[in-house]
Amino acid sequence: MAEKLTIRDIARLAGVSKATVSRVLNQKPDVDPATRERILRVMEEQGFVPNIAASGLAGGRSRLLGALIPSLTWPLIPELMRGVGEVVGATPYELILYSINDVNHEKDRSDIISRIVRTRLVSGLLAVFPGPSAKYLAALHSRSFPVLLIDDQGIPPENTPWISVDNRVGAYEATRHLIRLGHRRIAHIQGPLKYQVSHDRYRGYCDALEEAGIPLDPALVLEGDFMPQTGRACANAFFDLPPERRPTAIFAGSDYMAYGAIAAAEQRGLRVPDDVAVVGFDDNPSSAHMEPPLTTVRQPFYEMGRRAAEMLLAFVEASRMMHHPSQNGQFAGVTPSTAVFDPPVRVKMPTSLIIRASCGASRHLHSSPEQGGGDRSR
Amino acid sequence: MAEKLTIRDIARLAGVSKATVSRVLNQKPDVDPATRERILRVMEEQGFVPNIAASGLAGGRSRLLGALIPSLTWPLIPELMRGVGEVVGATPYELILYSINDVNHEKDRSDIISRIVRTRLVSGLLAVFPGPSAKYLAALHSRSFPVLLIDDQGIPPENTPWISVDNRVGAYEATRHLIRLGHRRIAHIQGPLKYQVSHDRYRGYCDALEEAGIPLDPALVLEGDFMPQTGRACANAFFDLPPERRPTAIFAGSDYMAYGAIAAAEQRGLRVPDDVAVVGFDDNPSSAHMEPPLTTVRQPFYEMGRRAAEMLLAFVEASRMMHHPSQNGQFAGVTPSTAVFDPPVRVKMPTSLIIRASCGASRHLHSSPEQGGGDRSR
DNA sequence: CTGTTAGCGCCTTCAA
DNA sequence: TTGAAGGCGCTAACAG
Repeated sequence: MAEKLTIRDIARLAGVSKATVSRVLNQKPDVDPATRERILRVMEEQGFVPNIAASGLAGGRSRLLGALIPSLTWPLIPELMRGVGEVVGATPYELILYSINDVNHEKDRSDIISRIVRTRLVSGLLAVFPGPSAKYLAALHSRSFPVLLIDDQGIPPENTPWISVDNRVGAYEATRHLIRLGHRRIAHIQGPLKYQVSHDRYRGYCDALEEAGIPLDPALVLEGDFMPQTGRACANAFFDLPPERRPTAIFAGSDYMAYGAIAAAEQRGLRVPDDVAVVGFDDNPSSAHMEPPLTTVRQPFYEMGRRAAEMLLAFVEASRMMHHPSQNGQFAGVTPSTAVFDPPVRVKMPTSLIIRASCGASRHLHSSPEQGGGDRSR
Repeated sequence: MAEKLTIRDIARLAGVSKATVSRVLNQKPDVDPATRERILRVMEEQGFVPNIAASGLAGGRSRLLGALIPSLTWPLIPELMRGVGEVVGATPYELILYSINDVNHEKDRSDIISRIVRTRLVSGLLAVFPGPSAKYLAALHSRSFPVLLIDDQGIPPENTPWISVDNRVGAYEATRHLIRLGHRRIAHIQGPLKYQVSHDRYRGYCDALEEAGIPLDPALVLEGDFMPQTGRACANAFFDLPPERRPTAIFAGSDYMAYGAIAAAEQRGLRVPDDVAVVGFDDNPSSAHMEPPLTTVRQPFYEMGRRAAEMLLAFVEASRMMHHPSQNGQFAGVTPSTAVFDPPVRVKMPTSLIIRASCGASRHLHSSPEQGGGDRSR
């Protein structure tokens, strides 16, 4: 079952040279159909699987993709990786996980990145929330190493291909929903202001208020850190305001902070959503199971993962073809489109408002029909 | 920065042969200390990183470890992988993720496994909850391919190295805790009976009852499927019992089912923990943030991940040495211990009871302190 | 269309 | 203790 089978064996059994076997392996077009058929049959019979390391070495490229991710314990990363894994799993590529560990997002990962590149193990790199490392990745990209960023820090340099979420529109829709429900005093708990997302969501919040002619009350905007504790603290600060200035609704910049806000409300005997409506941002898996279930802005992480993997694969294949124009082999699932090549390649994914009980209205259905921007490829 | 640097370059710069550089790289003892020093310095200066694919090819082994995991979206898998990643990250090994996708745990993964092995990419395999695939992995192990199972399905065949959790004791302690709080009518929501864990936890529950001389009431034991919905359904069934038979406490076989039970209680106006105490099993990250925070049996997944990675690494290194007894090189973090070699190599990790509010007693302390879940939301 | 010939970068005998 | 030479399994020119 695990006998050591090489191309040489297949070649012998099929009565051809190793080179020919290699050709069919790599989907080269110039092989006699009958011969190809025979070789494929032998490979099938013998259960031959090529040595991916050897082929990478010889070909000067590998069929490994690297994923640089901050931490699997951030609630949405697994969702994202599920999307990535599904796409990659349908191709002959494999996925390598890098630096699953560091808690500290600020840490400069240039050392890891340069190590990855030098090791020449992977032929493309997917970086999730690279933070300060983005500049190194951009440098890689400018040296035409395939890189794809999933980012929330604003425009990465060097036209690096990049996928993000339309936070501003998402926040706008969430706030607008609350306004439509009749709320006029809507508080916002921001994420840390060092993250671009926090500003984007804040701007979306402002957009909706402005559209409705509601003046912005600075007392109703506080900065949290995405975690439940600060959500609780900020909510308490809101509840401590004099009655006429107190918010009737809270839009939290993350689901976790919304959890904290709900806890704070319950502790004071305020009922959600009757006394105060709460909306989050993220749609963590557990948010549907809260009591009450949390209305929130869903980030399409699974879809982002799929999209990211597809794009990266396209880049890798395209860069293969640039080095070896002869081979136009394509395999199932990877169709290198030339379109994705015109930089800048940027995708902004639309969020969707998930309406549950915590906002006090399951009646206004429908979320974001409008798509995020029109500068897409494909 | 990413110039193509090979052993040849280092050799030239250090004024030695490629062979010598290679010896230094592989920590061979028979190199002149001064020479070794010089070579190391050059490598450092140049930022040399060996090509892992080539060395795998030439050496007949690789420095890649495979991880076969069911789904990253199961709440505890990321925790586990964090442990694995930390250990592997501290070594020259890299981690490859396989089959992140399939939802269907029943699916036979022999195809994937055999593909992994034949591809010869990885030199060891870590399988998380392999289910029916365990027998293929055991076959691999018996052919002396390093394999490590993290399992909950009972004894795997062939003495395959294996890590699991002591579910019976965990369940026993949870139930005993409820008994000590004065409960006599304690219900249990089982996991699916097709899983061994469900039986183990049930037995632990029975152990505690028996120890306390409380007769088992079959009406207080129902089978769920680990998810919140069945937790809710089972709890409702309990609450529908005549008052004198109704439970005052519920021990759920998973946190998710406990969530459902709490929701069911609240829906009926029963207060947790005052009217009914609830204890879960798992300690999902979100369980600390529930209202009320959930008392639960923590499974030490992070630690299991670390332990698993360490053991697998030890096996891989040991099997290297069996094939190449000459090289006794060890690198930082991997110390092949001969002890781990006597089969059967099995580790049963202890659980710990995390006491929060949902059981109605934060006074009986000990076990681990409250943990806020160190994750972030973006 | 197919076989032959060189390596890819590294490891490992075998001599020296 | 070190160098030279051969080869890991596969790919990529080049002929034919």
